[in-house]
Amino acid sequence: MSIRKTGKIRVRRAPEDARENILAAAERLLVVEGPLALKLAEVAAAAGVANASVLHHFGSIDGLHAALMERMVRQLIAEVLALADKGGPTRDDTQEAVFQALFDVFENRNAARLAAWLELTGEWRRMTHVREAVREVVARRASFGDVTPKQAEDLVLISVTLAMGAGLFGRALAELIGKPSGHAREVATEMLRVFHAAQCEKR
Amino acid sequence: MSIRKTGKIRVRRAPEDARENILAAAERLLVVEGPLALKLAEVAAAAGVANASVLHHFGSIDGLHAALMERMVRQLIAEVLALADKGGPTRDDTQEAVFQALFDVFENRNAARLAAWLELTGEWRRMTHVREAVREVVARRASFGDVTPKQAEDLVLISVTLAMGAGLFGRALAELIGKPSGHAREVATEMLRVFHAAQCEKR
DNA sequence: AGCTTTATTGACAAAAATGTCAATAAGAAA
DNA sequence: TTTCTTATTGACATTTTTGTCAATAAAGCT
Repeated sequence: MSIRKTGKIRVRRAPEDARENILAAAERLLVVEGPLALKLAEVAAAAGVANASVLHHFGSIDGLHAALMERMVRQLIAEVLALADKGGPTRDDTQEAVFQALFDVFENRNAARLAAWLELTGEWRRMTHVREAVREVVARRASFGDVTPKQAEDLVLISVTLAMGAGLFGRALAELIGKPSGHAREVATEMLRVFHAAQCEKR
Repeated sequence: MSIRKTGKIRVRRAPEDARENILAAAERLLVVEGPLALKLAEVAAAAGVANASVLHHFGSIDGLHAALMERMVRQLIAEVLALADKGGPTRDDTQEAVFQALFDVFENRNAARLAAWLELTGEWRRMTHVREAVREVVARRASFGDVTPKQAEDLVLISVTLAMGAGLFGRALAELIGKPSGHAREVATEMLRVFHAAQCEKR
């Protein structure tokens, strides 16, 4: 056993490492157990530290929530942009890559649950970098030139909306009608393809 | 003022009325303040009764939650089915009416927030009547005959997914790119129309 | 009227969650 | 080594939220 009764051993981390350790544990909790599991005691236990340590680094439970939101939003944005950059040679390939990136992030990484939580609590409006990131995505999309700028805006808007909806409700709804869990995503991407094609024609 | 100090006047309701009063207040709270506001004290205050009364009728705060979920899901299903029945003369009109019904319910009535809450807490799987209702919707849709049964299933799946996504995230995302709040819904319905048309062609 | 049932409630108890603080110890610097 | 900073922690205090209970009173019944 590695339990000591008398000799007191503590893991002492650099402040950033300590914060990272706690935030990673909190993120795991959020994704697996849902937002209700984000209690002080649960987060501390998951991170392997004392309650007081969490408060030391984040000030309060709300501070932890805010830090977690910020971290996850940053990861999310970075991931979408990175995946979008790895588009194929043609425009259609690139568009397809962006769609897949969106669904990967929102469905597989469970970012949709975070987004829903942010929307329900209404706390996300403070994060200005979200606004900037969205602007960047729209600008990139519009630069392709296969659709008008207005169409590009609509495409981004509807892609993200659909990816979030599918990421949050897709599995449950698919199960509900007896389809495999990935079915909602398939139909969603198909619909986006059709819509994009129609946009290109109508331009 | 209508405050009495000595004479004790109580409102005594029939059990169903009392439950209804409390549930209505709770629903108002959920929609306006979000799921975090569903505390015993807040619900009781909103309903104008004592905390103990809420517990008397629902046993516990979890009992209240469950009853609220059930009630809202029932209302939601009834509303969608009723609106879907009021379809226009042609098939396209009927389809359009169903789309509008979905978006009305999920966006305007804020049912999307409830759905998100149910998904995050994972409590909705117990409600079997949801499964039955979805089956009924699919059956109705398939009976139109303008698409194959498989396509009908996909259409229901994707319509609901999109309506929920738009209802929950639409306003925020539209604002984020500087569009009017109803824009997400417009684009969403347009995309559904395009997809439906493509389905009919491909049949 | 009196009697019965039970919805209602205030006061209180219990539990859960958050936050405080002084003491400790790990690591860096002197 | 000694000193200093501060991350860490257990014990405790505070706040919030939930749940209990006996007394009250509103409505139906005889």
